[in-house]
Amino acid sequence: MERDLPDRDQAIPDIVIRRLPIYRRGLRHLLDEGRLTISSNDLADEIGVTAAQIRRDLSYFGRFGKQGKGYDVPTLVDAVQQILKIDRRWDVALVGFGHLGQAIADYRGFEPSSFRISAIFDRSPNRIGQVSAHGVEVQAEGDIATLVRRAGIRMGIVAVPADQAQEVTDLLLEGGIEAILNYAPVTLRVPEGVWVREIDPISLMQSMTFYLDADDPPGRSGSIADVAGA
Amino acid sequence: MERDLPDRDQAIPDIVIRRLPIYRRGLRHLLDEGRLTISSNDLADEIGVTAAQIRRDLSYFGRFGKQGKGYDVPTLVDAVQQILKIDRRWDVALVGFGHLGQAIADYRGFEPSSFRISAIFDRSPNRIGQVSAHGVEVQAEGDIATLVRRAGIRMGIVAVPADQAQEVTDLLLEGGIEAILNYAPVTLRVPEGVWVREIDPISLMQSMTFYLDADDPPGRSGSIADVAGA
DNA sequence: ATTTGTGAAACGTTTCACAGCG
DNA sequence: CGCTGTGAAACGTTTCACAAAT
Repeated sequence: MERDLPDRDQAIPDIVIRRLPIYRRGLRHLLDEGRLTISSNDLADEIGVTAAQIRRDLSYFGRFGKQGKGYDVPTLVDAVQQILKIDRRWDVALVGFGHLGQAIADYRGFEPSSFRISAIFDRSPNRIGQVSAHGVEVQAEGDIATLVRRAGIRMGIVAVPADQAQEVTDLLLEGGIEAILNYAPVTLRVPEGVWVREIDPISLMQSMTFYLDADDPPGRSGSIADVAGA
Repeated sequence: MERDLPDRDQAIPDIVIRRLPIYRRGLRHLLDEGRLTISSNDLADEIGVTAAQIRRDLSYFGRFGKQGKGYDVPTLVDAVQQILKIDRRWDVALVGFGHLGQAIADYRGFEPSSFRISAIFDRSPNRIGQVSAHGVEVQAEGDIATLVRRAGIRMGIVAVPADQAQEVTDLLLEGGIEAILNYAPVTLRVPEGVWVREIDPISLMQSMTFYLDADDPPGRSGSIADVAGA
């Protein structure tokens, strides 16, 4: 086991790990187009990063390329999936079955991925007992810890209002959850060793308006700046 | 104008800009709790970053604190909002009115923010003419460029299937869009000067499974580690 | 002729640590 | 005294550039 891995004890930067899913995405797209082999340069074009970065990132995990040739696409896809451990199924617990939670539960993007929402929880009595589009019944929030532990679920999605997010997180943690995807706009407190990633569209949008010049809403009569020249 | 700003021509790192919305979030939470003043240390605790980072980040924009005292919360909130230009309203065009698009259109998180979805587009004839929960009528995808330009909309949200994402992006760009929030799992190609941020839950989840040990689904019979350990 | 994998350099970001101010 | 703002150091990440492989 663990053959060929460079420098066994060197920690792999999280930023590299975060890029691997993007590489996988690009590689699968290429596969769909029938591409069987690709150079770091062409892959870089596809994905929007530099070739050196791809080569460096992959070098943390082994040697996947052939000089003069590039990478074998199917092999590399498999390798990346193995590294990310998405070559198996992961059951996920969703907490919150409001507008957002329902959209997540129905999301068709999960099917082709390795994730499956296998438990749904909510606190509202009239949502408990409802069934998602994929046939999962909504259960009581109070049962999170017990049911998550019993089912061996290790990843959770928090999709409740901000003021309830920490509460349900604590329940998930009690159930032994090790990774959380957080849709609530608050910083969750979790113990060491538990992973949290955030999805916050508003924050992303706010970080873009910074770059938009104060006044040049492209008017119906063309850009004033263009006309004025300066 | 532009008084007090340190080193007028020093570029501000994007990573700093991305953190400002998180600072704002934390500060507003503190305000809601009636907190009127706060030190970088306490704010750091609230937000989950280091105090030095907060001080360094803010120093890019001016001097907002008082030695020995800390920051005035209302003043700092206002300052951050001004910096991000979210002290005004931004109209946003949403493309895609499927499950995801509808959830975004209905999302209650927009209301208290500075963003308003003021136009919605879809290509499906039976979705065109539908009206969102906030009363916005779905229009034909073919009209994106014209209508976006006419309304002076500068930010767009892409919520269509991956294989249509680049097409609708090109239409948005034709309409003069300068910033895009992309929910489709593809890397969008945009010209220099146009901003894109991605939301990709699957990629985030895949970047967490990497860290989960291959086998320790917490079994139904309690944690062996707990029993054996102490 | 191409393209990888990787030392070494360049560049970017965070943290330290403290002078100086309130 | 407490706390900010910030040089300087430490640390992390990306890019350069080329020897080696085919």
